[in-house]
Amino acid sequence: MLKIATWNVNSLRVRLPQVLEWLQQHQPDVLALQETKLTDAAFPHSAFSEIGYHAVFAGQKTYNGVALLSQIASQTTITTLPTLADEQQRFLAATYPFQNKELHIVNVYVPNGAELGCDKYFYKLRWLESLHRYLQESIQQFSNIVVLGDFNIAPTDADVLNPTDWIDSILTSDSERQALQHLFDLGLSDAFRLFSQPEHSFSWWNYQAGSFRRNDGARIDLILLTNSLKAMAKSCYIDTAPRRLPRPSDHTPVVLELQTF
DNA sequence: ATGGTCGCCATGCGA
Repeated sequence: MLKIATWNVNSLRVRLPQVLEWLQQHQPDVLALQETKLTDAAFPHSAFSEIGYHAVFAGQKTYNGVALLSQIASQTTITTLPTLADEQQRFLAATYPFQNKELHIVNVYVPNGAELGCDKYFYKLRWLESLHRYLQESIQQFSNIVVLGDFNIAPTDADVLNPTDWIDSILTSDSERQALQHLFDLGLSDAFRLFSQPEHSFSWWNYQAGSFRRNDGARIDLILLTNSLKAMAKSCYIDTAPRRLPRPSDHTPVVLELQTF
């Protein structure tokens, strides 16, 4: 069994104890982190190596930042989207050898987009097009690809509590969903929806206005799989436990279990 | 209808 997970931690400095605890409890083969908000010089790699995890990371001061933690070392890593000139650290791809096969893992922190029609929104759409170009190429090179992270898009109305609250809104707009569909059209599947799931399953809840208590969230943290891996998927679930801890991230982990090759 | 909360870092910005 291979266990692969994603978690937007909203500051790795603040959440490090929670991440270490979660790794020890769940022992994932790979954990993708977003919003580490740390420079590479400040990355706490020794805290992870002490509990048996390798780390690769692409960070910057104050904002953004992605990392991949893994029980086995990655062969090669790519720390910027080759298809976009971007100063923001939102992309990290690594290839891992599992049972003599290559698994290409792409960790993304898709721009939030702020609100429809603004500069950040168009940056989000451009970023997603660039990701599409990257994956188009990668699919030629790797048969087994996992694309996971904070997509900042709720794929369908089933992925928010009350769709009428989200009409013409960021995270749900037609252009964002079309950009995500364009990724699915490459032959990628939303792993969570390969299985029957509880209604109102979310991975992010606003810190404000008691959103978590009211379960007023959105499922915006996704794990996409190529067809080769789809057949091996055994389960996909959201672990809401870390969202209940004191000083939680506003996101909680999403976990994929794959039958071994 | 507005403001409500975090994390960054020292003030507003981004989410």
